[in-house]
Amino acid sequence: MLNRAEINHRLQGLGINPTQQRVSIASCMLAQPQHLAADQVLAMVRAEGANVSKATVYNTLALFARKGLIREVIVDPSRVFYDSNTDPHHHIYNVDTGALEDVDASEFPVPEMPHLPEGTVAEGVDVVIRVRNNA
Amino acid sequence: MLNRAEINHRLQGLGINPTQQRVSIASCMLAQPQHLAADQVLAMVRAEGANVSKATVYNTLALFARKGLIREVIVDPSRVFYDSNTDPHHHIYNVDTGALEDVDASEFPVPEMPHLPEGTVAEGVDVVIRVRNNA
DNA sequence: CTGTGTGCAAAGCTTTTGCACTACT
DNA sequence: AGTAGTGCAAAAGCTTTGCACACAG
Repeated sequence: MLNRAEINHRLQGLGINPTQQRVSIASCMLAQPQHLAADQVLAMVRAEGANVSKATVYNTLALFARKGLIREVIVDPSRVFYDSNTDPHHHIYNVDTGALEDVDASEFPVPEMPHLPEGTVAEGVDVVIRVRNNA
Repeated sequence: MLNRAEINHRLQGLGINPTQQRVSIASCMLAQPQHLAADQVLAMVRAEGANVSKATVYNTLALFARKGLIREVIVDPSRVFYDSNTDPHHHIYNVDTGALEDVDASEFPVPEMPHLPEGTVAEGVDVVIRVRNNA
């Protein structure tokens, strides 16, 4: 768990008002490199004793992602994961277990961007390697 | 719209019992290369006059994907798209408009598979290029 | 006192589940 | 009759919305 002052500073640097709820949520997310779904974050925050609603966790995680503090990972149709690692990298997703792992971008360099549709700009490239257990 | 006999044959070839509902759904999905969410398929099938429930559309599309008739595309956290093109290819997703476009694999070749976790086998690699409108 | 920003209960979606029904054996 | 497979209403679960409240100007 990071200390409050550090988190405050980091949130403010991104133009995020560091309210109690946001600091609690950020402190859980950034404690270590990890992939968490909203309800896992809710459980962690509550375990810390903070009083936060489900809706606030969802809204706050979306806010953090928009501001670039964390990264949204879309691999599972049923829930969104948030990744505390914002460096460019890819993911290995085990469809059997739900386990999500990072792959460094250098291990799997993506080629140059293809031609994009008129009037659009690239926001990012997500690479997901789907694996299953070798039963 | 493809003719019934052809669809029947194709479903049977994949070990899918060609019931009335399944043929209707397949016929909409395979009519042309496209990306459809479940409720779009429901609307199309109903427009054709077929009597199919929402649940059946969901279950049937999942079945088709499992059998390899169509491909699941996970790009939007809020809903799953199904792609009638099962050849290896990637996607460009416009986060502003929701538009989904194909990119041929040859235009964007992915490098060799990195080291996978013990006991797992690759099932596929999904590449999604996220773009937004150049406001 | 007014306006902007925040948090959350309730509503809204998509998707899944469990059961009734069908169609074969 | 028994059994495997199919379709769907209802339930479940994640996420968004709309509103009450807090806080700054």
